[in-house]
Amino acid sequence: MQLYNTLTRKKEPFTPITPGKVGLYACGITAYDLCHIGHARSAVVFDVLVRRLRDLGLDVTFVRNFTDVDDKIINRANKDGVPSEEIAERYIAAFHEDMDRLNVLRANIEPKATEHIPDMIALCENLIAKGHAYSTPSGDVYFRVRSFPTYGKLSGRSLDELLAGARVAPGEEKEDPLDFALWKGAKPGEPSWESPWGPGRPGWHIECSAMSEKHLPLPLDIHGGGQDLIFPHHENEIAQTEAATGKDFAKYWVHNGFVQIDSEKMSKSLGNFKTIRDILHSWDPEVLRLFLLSRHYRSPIDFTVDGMEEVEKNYKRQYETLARMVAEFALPAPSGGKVAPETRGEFETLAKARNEALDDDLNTAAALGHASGLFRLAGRILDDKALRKNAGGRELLHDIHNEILSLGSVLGLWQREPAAFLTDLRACRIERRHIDTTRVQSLLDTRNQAKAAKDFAAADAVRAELAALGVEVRDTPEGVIWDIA
RNA sequence: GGCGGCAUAGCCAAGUGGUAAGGCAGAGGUCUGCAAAACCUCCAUUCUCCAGUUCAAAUCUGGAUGCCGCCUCCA
Repeated sequence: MQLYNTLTRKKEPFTPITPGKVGLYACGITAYDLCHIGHARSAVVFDVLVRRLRDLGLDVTFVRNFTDVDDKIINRANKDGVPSEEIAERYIAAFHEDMDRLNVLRANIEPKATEHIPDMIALCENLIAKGHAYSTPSGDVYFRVRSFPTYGKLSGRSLDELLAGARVAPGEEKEDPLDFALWKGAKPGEPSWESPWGPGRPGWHIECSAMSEKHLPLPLDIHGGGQDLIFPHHENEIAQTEAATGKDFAKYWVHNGFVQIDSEKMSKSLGNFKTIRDILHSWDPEVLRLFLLSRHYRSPIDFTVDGMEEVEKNYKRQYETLARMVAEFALPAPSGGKVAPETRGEFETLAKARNEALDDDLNTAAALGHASGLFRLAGRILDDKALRKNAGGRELLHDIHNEILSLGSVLGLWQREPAAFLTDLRACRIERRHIDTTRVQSLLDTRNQAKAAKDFAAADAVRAELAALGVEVRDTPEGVIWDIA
């Protein structure tokens, strides 16, 4: 497996520090609002990474934290007039609901910041003792950035560059504008914990340093998150942990790219924020998942309705092929016969290529391309009378089916019973297109009568009417069916 | 201003030195009362532009143009 390492700015072969074991820490959410599609992408990317590493036989311990004490949570709590614990609890539950729908596996350990306050205090004390941090009269603790010589190594910035953008907020008693808060003295009405510096609460960055060290051995094999976390969050985590422990913090840093909406940066001020729930109201969760995996994880991805429809169309056809395969397997197995070695070879090539793609910096877009090849090959066998009556053809079809499900278990796709999936997808599309099924049925009845009377002109007229409603009629040996165009 | 990224067909998108995956749309065909679906075939002599390195470049180097991100909370 090759992974792009933000720290070294290149792809490197991934080698676990302890053979056979992987410690992976990904920054989770700050629980103050519903998750948006950007959270979905990050979660899906790391979900696929974890699944692939496990697929390769590695024992992965995946830790994803919850930040449940933070300015934004406090603001929200004040606004809603409820305790901040309640806000955090509410949105952690919402996170789990959304992620379950997206088929994102739970992390092995999901620590909460408020459960690790003593660890954070100890870390602050350690940093103060080593001269890397200092407390102020008002009860804050700051990290002394200039005491950590390699500060800036992850984001690739020098202290001078950073200084240009650094600001000191009113009331902050920093020695240097670059210094950042480890611990914040409590203001009235805020949740607080007792500490050597008086009542207060942890800064954001210290939480991840404390929780990662608590639950995983250092250095971590992989630390991940969204690209926006590189600076300052991950840079600060490195400074805290390495200054305190003298150990390297993480060997590989993996960062996913952003999601844009209609080519614009997603932001609350632009009013184009899309929550996962908004999207799943109109789209099937697996379609969203496929969409998110259809571009390389480090590239930005642009969420558009057209893009989703394109992906949905493709995914529907794939599940239909799966349904045809399942139906075929219910038929008696043919005996005798072999498939051409080239056909077999086509399958072997695709199977190998998809594995290479996944292991080349998690190239899911390429892997999906090879999956398309598998589906086309399956469709070809199903459409070929000779191959269907051929024992070798049936065997190959089984192999393709297994290969698709195996790839799907890594990508989190194609795992459902095809008929059930297609039923759900159909309902989803009917609702999105506002199709009146009663009217469709009555038009179909009219058309069937016309057809029975061999009045094809009338039947075609009704079909045109249905087409205008966005409905496609299909005459099959099993009867008339309809679909959303 | 500083740092970084990207530019591949009508659209989306893989491909980091060996001669352009895949998807959507489109065209033709098989099938069909006609369609649809499915399957088959076709659809970039070319990778923003210019110059260079090389036997060989979408891929490396230099330059130009355009777009984007970060530098402040953010996945």
